[in-house]
Amino acid sequence: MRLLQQSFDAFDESAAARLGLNRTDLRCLDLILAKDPMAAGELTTAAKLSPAATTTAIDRLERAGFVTRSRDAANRRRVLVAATEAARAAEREVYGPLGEAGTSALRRYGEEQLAVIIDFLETARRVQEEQTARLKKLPVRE
Amino acid sequence: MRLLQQSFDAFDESAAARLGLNRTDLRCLDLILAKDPMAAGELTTAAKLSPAATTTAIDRLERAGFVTRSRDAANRRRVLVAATEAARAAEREVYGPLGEAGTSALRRYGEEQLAVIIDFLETARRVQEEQTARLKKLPVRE
DNA sequence: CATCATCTTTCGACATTCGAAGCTTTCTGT
DNA sequence: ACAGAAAGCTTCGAATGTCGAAAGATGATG
Repeated sequence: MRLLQQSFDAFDESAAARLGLNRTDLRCLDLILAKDPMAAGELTTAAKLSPAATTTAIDRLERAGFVTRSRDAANRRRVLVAATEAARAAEREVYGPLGEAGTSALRRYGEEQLAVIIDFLETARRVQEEQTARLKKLPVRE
Repeated sequence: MRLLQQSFDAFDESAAARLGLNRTDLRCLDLILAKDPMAAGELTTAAKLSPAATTTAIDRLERAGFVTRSRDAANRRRVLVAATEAARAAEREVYGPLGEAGTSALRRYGEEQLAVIIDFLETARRVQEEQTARLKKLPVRE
């Protein structure tokens, strides 16, 4: 598990390097691609950043040509952030082959085995979340 | 998979908050606990930080009471970083229950199922690493 | 239509990172 | 032995990213 986590980490880092982004910005871009367009405030919540940090992150993504800003016509206080075609192309380049490799690797398994794997993944996530919740209840040091 | 990764991430963040550390320092502390004592230079390599960043990370861990510095008697250029008892106690508090919960969750599976899970984990890691290697070959943007 | 709430941005301060330079200690060749 | 190079860590200055607070603009409410 630990090793798998480290490999996730290494992948994210390489992906960020490939796109010339830092990891915060890559995370934001992923979130924007998942819900396109997205209001800046939603991104603040989803990325767990301060509003100020979100603004500068969007600035950087905009400068890099991955997103565009526009006022929400329905509520002109809000700013909508939309991914550009360049962002979608980058997503395909980075995640497309990963998805294909994953899919073809899963073909080795039979139906029962896939069920075990899915059950395991769900269980692992549940355990991890329970333990996260436990930590959150403990007092913060300092 | 994506969700599992996010839950890993959330756990690490809570663990760091619990200990009053940032995530870089937590990663360093994990590495030190895994190979205790560890030379500062090894930590630089293992954590993929610059030597300068490593020095300040050790400074912070030392100030927090989690590690101590000492000159290597055999090679007095090197600085050995050792975890304190407080660090080991923190490790037990944070990771102990996670390990137990994980172990007990795995008890639900039979031997064949466990074999499938292990195979899956290894495959996933291999795929992830192959894809990381692919990204590293691409030119860096900008 | 005045006031309060919402949403984003700007501002100043602080933390973390890096590259380069510096210091001490060890190794190498003569 | 000893001069010079190498190894290993730290210090320094600059750049980057983050936050909290305040400000600005728009929308909702009575």
